[in-house]
Amino acid sequence: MGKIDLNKKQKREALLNTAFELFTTQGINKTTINNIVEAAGVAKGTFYLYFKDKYDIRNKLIAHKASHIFSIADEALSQTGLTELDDRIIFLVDNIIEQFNADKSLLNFISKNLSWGIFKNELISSSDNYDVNFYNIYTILENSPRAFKNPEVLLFMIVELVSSTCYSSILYGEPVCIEELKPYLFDAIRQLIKSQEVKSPEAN
Amino acid sequence: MGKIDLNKKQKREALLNTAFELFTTQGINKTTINNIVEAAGVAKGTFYLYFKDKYDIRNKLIAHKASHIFSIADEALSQTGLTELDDRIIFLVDNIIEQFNADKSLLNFISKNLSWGIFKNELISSSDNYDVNFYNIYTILENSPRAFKNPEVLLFMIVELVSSTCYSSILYGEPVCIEELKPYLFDAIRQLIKSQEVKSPEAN
Amino acid sequence: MGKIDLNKKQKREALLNTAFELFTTQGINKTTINNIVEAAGVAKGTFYLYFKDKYDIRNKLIAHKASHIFSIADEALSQTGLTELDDRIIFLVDNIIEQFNADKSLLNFISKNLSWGIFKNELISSSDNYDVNFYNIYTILENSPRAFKNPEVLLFMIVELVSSTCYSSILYGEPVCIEELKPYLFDAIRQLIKSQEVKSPEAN
Amino acid sequence: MGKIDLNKKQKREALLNTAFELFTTQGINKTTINNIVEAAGVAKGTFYLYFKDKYDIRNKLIAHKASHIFSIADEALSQTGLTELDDRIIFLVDNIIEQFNADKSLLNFISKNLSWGIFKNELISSSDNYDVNFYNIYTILENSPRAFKNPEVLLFMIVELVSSTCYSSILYGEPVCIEELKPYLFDAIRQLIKSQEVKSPEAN
DNA sequence: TATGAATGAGGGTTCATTCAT
DNA sequence: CATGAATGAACCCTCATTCAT
Repeated sequence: MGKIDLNKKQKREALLNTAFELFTTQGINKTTINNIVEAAGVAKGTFYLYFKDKYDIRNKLIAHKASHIFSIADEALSQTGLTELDDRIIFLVDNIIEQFNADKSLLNFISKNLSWGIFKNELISSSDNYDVNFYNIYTILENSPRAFKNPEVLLFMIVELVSSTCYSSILYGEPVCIEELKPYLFDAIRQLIKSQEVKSPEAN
Repeated sequence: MGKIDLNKKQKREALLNTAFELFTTQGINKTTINNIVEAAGVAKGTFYLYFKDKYDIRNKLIAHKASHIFSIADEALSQTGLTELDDRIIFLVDNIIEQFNADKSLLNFISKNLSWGIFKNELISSSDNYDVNFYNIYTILENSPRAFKNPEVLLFMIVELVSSTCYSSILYGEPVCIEELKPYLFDAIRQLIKSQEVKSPEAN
Repeated sequence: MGKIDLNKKQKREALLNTAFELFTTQGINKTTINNIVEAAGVAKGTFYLYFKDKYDIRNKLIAHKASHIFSIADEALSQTGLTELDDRIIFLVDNIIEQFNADKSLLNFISKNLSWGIFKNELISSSDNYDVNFYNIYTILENSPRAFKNPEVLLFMIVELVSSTCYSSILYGEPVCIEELKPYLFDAIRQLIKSQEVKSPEAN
Repeated sequence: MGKIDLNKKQKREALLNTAFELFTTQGINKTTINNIVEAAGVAKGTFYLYFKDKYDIRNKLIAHKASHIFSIADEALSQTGLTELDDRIIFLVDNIIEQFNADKSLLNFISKNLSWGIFKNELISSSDNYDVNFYNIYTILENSPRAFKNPEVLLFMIVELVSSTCYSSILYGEPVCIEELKPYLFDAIRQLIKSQEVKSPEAN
């Protein structure tokens, strides 16, 4: 039985890996289920045993990959002794930027398809055990002694600003390359944080 | 001859309008050229007299619609007596947000498909006379007595921050609805501007 | 499993037979894949499981039919006691002419499409087991005690002379009907053979 | 009026020349009427003022070109002092072979489409004034002091033998190149002629 | 559980032909 | 005579999905 279960897992993994490979190299629309099963070495019908359709496997991949990236950045952060909130967030952002910079097709795939909604749904409904719970990132804000008007909105704005500017900058060098963009971006993040900070009572 | 040219213009308009209607209601992938010509009341072959394929008409629509939106906001701005740079930019952003808020399918269509690159290309290569040259917006920054480290990057960051946060907020109410988001967003914009400001000599 | 394979073979056969029927009655250009699958009673996609396109099935048909015709003639020849080379070749030619005469659409189909090249390629690359290897015909020349300057060229000239004159004569009665043509043609063949004969030493 | 007629003739010529160019370079099936009128610089409707369809213009071209080739060979023959029938025919054949050898696309075009029937019909029904009446070639046989059982069949066999063997040899080098084929072919022609010769009374 | 042959609706595109100008 | 915009049937081919094995 363990053997069968192993085999099952392998088939599923093969499909996921192959689909990712094809999605990133030729795009989702141009990738057919035929392509996927052929490259994965399984029969066509088998695909439907594990996934509802192309978009189902896409969503699962996005959540999986995004989670993995956060996990790496998080792990790296814990190796540093950084304590200041600004520094910690900028460290995370920088780490993630570099991951995407090193694997542009991954950025292309995730950014084109990731939406706040898909991501949440998949993380929550998924039976996979993701490496890290993305929401741990909230704890970074919460554990800080500083207080913010609306932490979730702050986080949301940072995430959106970073992801959309980096998409253009890393993939197309527009309007400037990523290295040129970074200082402005990091400055902007610090200002965003400041703009939402609430002076705590004991600061008096 | 004028009659023929008029007829041609009407056919083209009919196709553009119909395509937009279908793209926004059922999405681009689900919209077929069959759907478009049927709804527009022209023959299938006629489509190919005016557009290369589905993506050609999409690109032309995006540039057309985006230009129109800027034009409206720009016009409204000129009716105000606003002189401060921050106020002027936030007025534009607010106006555009409200346009999208009033026509969510338009936001969906543009945001999913607009990229810095497509937009530039279509505006430049197009033979259409757009209502307003988008690059006029640069003049708002340039005409201000204040100076910035990198005006294009500043503009880019504002545009990306606004468009990506509003996309999620207006369409899905995530993480908060647009009315709730606005104050944070406008604050953030002011901080972004300040973060890039270069103190001019006479300020001493 | 044998059941599935049998079914596959039947589908393929049905497509081949139907295509031949349509090609010969209405011509290749006028025959659409739609026509073929409809008449064969299979789905359109099924066609593409077995053949690349219309020209693929055509080539396979030509080789198949041509091979079949040779096979019949060859078999008939072996039933005779003919030993003289001239007589043997003319017997083959006559038998083939009569086959074509009895099935004019077959002649039309093959002659319009057969070329030395296609025929060779298909016979060689095909996985089908043809009834007879066409090149056996060379052995008729080689096994003869008589010697020729260039047996392949001789064979080639005979084949081309026969096929092109018979095409016109059988199908259009031009310039004379086949029965009238035959004596001249057979005479001509004997002369062709004689014109290439090399007197062997022992003939002295 | 003369001017208009001239203009008409020019349009027709332009269409014929362009069609020939396209037919020989990309084949008849792949050539569209659009291609033809575009390259000829006339409107689409104009095509239908001069020709019924693609096959109409093809037939007219074939007769035109074939006639031209015969005319050149005939003219060259008259420059020689050849008197023997065999020599005269072989001279013609050789000349024509060389013309085709020098313009292989012409050979491809004519051989693929020429049939005894089309040729006859077009020559007879055409309003064009062809350079030479193809049937003059009969006079070569008739003017010879030698007598043949069936001159038309003899001519027919020679023509078919030459055209079909040369098609394969010149275009594909199969089974041998044209230079290698020639001696065998010329020998064969002489034998064909001999095989039909009727000894004239005075030969007794 | 796994297969893969079969399906067939529907995709985008072409192009001969017409006809109002 | 000449035009060329418009037509729309028909083309080939793809591919997500099913289901008997």
